[in-house]
Amino acid sequence: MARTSAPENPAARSTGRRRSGRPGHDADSVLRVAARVFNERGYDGTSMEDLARALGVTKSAIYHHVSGKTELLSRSLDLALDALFAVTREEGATTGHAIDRLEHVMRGSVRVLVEELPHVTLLLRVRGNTEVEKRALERRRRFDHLIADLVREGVVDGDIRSDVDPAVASRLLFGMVNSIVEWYKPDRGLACEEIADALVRIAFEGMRAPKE
Amino acid sequence: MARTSAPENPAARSTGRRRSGRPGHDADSVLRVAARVFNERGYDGTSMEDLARALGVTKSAIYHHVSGKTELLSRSLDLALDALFAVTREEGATTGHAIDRLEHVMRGSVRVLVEELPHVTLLLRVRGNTEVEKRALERRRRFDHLIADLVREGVVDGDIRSDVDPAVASRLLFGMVNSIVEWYKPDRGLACEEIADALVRIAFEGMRAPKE
DNA sequence: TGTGTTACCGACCGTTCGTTCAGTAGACCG
DNA sequence: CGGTCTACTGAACGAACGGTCGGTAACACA
Repeated sequence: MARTSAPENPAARSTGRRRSGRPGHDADSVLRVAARVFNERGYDGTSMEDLARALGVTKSAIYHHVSGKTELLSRSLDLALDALFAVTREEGATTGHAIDRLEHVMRGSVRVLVEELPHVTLLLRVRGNTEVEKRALERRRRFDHLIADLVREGVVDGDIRSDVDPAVASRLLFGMVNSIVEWYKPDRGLACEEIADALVRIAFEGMRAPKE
Repeated sequence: MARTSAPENPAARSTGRRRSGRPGHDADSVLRVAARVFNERGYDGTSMEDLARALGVTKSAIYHHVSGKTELLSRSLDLALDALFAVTREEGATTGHAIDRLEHVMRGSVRVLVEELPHVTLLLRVRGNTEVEKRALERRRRFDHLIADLVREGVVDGDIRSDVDPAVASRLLFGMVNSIVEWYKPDRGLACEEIADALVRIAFEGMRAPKE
């Protein structure tokens, strides 16, 4: 099993100007790499040794930046959830018809999903094995409820078809959204908006060709 | 962490009449329980100790039935993939208009997914860490290609809208199908057909209420 | 040159992992 | 009863795991 690949360049600091002290990774760059590797091998399937290799340091160096593997998971999941909930607080998600708010949240979710791909991917794979994971699942469940409520409202408004259970519909809907993490490749391929367009079109109008 | 739960009853043999020898688990009942536990905790997150507890035996007993953890994964993944490919060979999936064949495969996939829930769930979570997982991913990719081809044919027939990329559409479509494993509970809740109906309706006609 | 600050190494610890093996236990049949 | 079949136990193995610790390396600024 060749687990080797080029180590991350620590010089690519996320924010602004240099700090004092020896150059290298900081907590943020470690988190970014960790999330990526967690996705490639799964959280449980990733050893601290794997992370160290990807970072180009020894594993003991990781503990200089974070308290342990659990904190890396926790911070990654919080980051994803914070971004998703931020969408639900945007103006387009709080004012207007339910169906339009739903579309706004869908497009916003696609955006978050693409921008924070590794973190959201990790979130969608959580099984609830530990306390950290259980907490994340609980927050995610609250997000899902917001969506289900929007669909219910849309049905009441007469904008969303009433012949499917809103709970099932909202789950299928975001099953479609979330599935993007399974195949989206940031570098090559479609841009965020194109995917969102295709998604919204299929979700609302369906795959069948419109009658002429 | 309380990892304890009632052990599986070995007496509930899957097939037919009793065999000779001491009663207990056999290879199939071990596989069934293993797939369930792999889903609850993730494959990498499940230890042989966890499996043994769920089976109500010591972990060394497991090696009487299977060669190791890898074989359990391998057999589970093959079982899921065999069932999915079987759908694509059914008559409804090989004759008729592409859009109807697509619907047949979608409904069949939902059926397989519900009937073999633990195995399919496991398949959808595979990351490709080992050779066994890589092989399963390869087979799954072939299945996905079949779907994409059906969508492309449907577009050529004029039955499926041409304003979305067939590759993206087919991925979103089966993202929706596959998301069912995330929330479907076999005991309580909807039956297999109801879900398939809702799925097909949303996928082909969309969520928006039809104009009257 | 020296001081503060940040980043890292290498050896090591206790635990848990998947796996092995020699021996034992229970049901059926004669 | 003995023979045969299948299912299981308990102790142990080496490897890999997450994590700790004392010491060191490289920068900025003075």
